[in-house]
Amino acid sequence: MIQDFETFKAELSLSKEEICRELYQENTDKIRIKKETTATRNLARIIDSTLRLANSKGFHAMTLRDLCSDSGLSMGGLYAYIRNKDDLIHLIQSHGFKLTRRTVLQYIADIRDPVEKLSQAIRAHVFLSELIRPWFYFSYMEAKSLPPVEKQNAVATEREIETIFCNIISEGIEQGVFRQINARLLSSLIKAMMQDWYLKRRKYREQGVSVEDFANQIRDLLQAYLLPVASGKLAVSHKATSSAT
Amino acid sequence: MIQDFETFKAELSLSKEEICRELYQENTDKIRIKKETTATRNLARIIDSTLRLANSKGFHAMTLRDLCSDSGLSMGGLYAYIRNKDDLIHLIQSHGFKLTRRTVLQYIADIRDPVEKLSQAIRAHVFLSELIRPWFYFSYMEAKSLPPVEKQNAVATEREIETIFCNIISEGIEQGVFRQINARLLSSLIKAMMQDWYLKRRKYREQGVSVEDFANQIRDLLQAYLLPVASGKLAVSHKATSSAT
DNA sequence: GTCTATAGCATGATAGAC
DNA sequence: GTCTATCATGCTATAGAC
Repeated sequence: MIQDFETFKAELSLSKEEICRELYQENTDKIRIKKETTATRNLARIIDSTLRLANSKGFHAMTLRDLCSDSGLSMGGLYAYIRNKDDLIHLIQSHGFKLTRRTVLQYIADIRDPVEKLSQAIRAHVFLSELIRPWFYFSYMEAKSLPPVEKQNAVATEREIETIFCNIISEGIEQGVFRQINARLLSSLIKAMMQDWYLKRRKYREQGVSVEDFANQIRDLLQAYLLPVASGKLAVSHKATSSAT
Repeated sequence: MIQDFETFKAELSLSKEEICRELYQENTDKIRIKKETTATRNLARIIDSTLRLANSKGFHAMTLRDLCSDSGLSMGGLYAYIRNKDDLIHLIQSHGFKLTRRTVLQYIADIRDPVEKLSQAIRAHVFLSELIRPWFYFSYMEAKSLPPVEKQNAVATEREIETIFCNIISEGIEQGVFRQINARLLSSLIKAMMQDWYLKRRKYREQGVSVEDFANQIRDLLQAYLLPVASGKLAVSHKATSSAT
């Protein structure tokens, strides 16, 4: 059960080092370095630089020389960690997907009420995307650069995330808590809105919108639409947290 | 006043040739070719190929050799139309922005009712993005590749589009037609949803969602949220066109 | 107005010293 | 385990024939 963003962050405790250690262990076959501590440290630098450079100028526009001078490694050194440039994409994407699915499912596991379940799923997704935003941004923008097999996998995973939301809504409809609407289409729109948080975060920052405001806004919008006329609308009104500009 | 998509398409009558002719006239200083008919014809081929290649593999991953063999021109021939590779980005982006603003403003010009005005603005934007989808997709994905000055311009234009929606909502609030909510934040979410149509159109196609279904779904979602409890919800219900899955 | 041929250069990748 | 030096490739861009 997620309270606020800071609690979520503390609970999950996802340090860069921690992520990269997991990442190393999943890729020991591709990485030539045997000592875990040095491998993790350098991997963290490589990925950090890749995300910064690729997210600002695009992955293809980033040269490996750029990457080396930013991360502090030499060309030779870098190639102890990757087989070729495209390996970098896979390295970053694969882990993000697993983490997202795991996190969202974990936070909605033992919630029954559809209204609350939907709200929690949104919070889990939006909060996680805030926590490792460069990862999300990169995965989204460089999906087209993936080799065909992995691209298919990426599309499938994305659909899976969307299905989680679709199921929550469908259950709500079956239970008579939500109105009868197109659950699949609405899930797609939910995903589109959530994505905007990591694709255009600067904009929201300038508007003074916090990550919690953002999640709440999506929740309120959905509840107004999903809950039936009589009971719903009133229940929403006193819960709504957004204010007029 | 927009009826259905087909009528919209016919009214606007935006052929590729037509767009490229306008584009030629706006860039006579950069293009070395003097005869309008040949220039327009070749420009159409160049842009067509650029959009296809860049949208599938990314602009930087596309080489000018790719572009030449796809468009049928030679390297030398191509350089009569552009100064360098980056010129292509500008060429494509600049025109799309103008077209979007012009179209949306045109279709909401003489509508008073905020509910209807919002609905029409959404339709105009979504329908236009359907009509010249490759343009929209390209502009979105390659925005980061723009030189700083033009990048700033792109961000400003996008904000302008969003402001159109913000103003419609604000007016609705002032008139007491809409509830008091954060108009700016909601506009951003509207934009996020509309964007998804051209970023992930394949997905919607697979779901069997038409461009009209899509625009209607956004409209219904917004009306449920914006209209006040008593009168609003009922008015929406009989208008809603979406169905359960 | 369009082509072929080529200059000039930066890139991804590797070999081998330390 | 990391570095420097170097290779081969393929890129953007141009010069000059037709």
